[in-house]
Amino acid sequence: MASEGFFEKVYQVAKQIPYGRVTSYGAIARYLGSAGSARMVGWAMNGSGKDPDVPAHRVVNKRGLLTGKHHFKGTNLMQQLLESEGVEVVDNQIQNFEKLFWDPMKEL
DNA sequence: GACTTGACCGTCT
DNA sequence: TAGACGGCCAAGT
Repeated sequence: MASEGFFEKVYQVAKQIPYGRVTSYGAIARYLGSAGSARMVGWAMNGSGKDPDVPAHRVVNKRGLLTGKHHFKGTNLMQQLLESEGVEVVDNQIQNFEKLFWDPMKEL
């Protein structure tokens, strides 16, 4: 599986995010061993549209801010999806982000 | 074929 | 303390 591309790895990790949990681009990038390539993770999410199994709405920046909400179908879609999972989102920011934060390095 | 952009993060000044 | 910049990889133009 290590022969898979960076994108595939990102998708795999994103798919591993449990229900009602969120993670950050940097956490994924770091887990992939490419810390600092957080931007790449964002690009990978760009192609997540072709993979509905990739919960891009569960991936936010390190501050718990929905930076990528603009890329979603609706401006509120990302927030609504998170709220639908029990995640409280206020002003594009996840509440209790520390508690809901899911670290792939720890979990995986 | 080369340059610019892109949903970020960490560090330096 | 706050602001600015560089770095990583890949795709699009």
